[in-house]
Amino acid sequence: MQKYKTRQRRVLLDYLAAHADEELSARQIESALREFDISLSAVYRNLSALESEGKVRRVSKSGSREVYYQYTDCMSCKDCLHLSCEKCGKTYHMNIPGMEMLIENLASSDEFAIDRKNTVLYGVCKSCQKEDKEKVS
Amino acid sequence: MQKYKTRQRRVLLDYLAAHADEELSARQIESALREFDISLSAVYRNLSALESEGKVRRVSKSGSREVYYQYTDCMSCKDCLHLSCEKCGKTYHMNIPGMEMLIENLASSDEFAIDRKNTVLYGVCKSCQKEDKEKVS
DNA sequence: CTAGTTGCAAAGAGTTTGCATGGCG
DNA sequence: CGCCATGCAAACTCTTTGCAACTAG
Repeated sequence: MQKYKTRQRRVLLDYLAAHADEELSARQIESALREFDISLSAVYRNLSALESEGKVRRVSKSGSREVYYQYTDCMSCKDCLHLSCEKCGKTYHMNIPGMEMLIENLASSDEFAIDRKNTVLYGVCKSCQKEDKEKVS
Repeated sequence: MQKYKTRQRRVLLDYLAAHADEELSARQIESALREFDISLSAVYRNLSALESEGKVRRVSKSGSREVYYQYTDCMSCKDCLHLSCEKCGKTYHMNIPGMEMLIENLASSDEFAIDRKNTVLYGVCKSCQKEDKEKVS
């Protein structure tokens, strides 16, 4: 798989990597890349390939029929948990000292081996919390 | 919404509650409840209602076009994180002393307010790890 | 030149919706 | 008895697939 480096492949990967903090639908990607002439099917086919290579993560958002994709193969994403904001949709890296230990403990006690690549903690990020407070007041 | 207590509604809720440790597709639910005569559309409509009431969580599994639903309104699920096994699909409650503290810290430092209801940690559970090891040897 | 990829359009699958009927309160 | 919910089937939308044309190596 992925034997040739086609123009479409390159453009898609570049775009995904540049938007690794967002969850994107196939249609969104195709629109964003319209100037580069990539067909929807090429987008779908490449996303599927990337998913089975483990370079892309698939999620469904509540209230939408579409499936969203996110690039997770960047260096800084390796072995690190993610936080995803339910309001703005942005993804953040989780840099908490205790977390690593916790996961290690879970794993070493053989209880549960966390799959960091597919695990995302959902919630509301700092700046969106601020907005909410302003609205209320 | 949800003004009448219909037979279908009751059967569906009972079934969901009894399988709160699984992620189920609409079709699976309809099949399991075939003897009770519930139409697929009733399943879909009620699941949607339950989702917007926050009693049901929606997830997409990689490699499947279907959407899966899980009942999350049971008492023991409140305010507790979940672990979901990628092999067997079962959901476990996360009972780790350190975890609570960690989430509290995250919240109190205003960094990120975790949404426990929609957050699921993925990985491989104890018994599935054991199976894997046996296969290899 | 050969085999992997793309685009297009058609097929497929899951989900949603309109409308007449049925049932809860 | 009035209004909400159900069932059925048609409509929709997102995704996949077949096939001929194209292109990277």
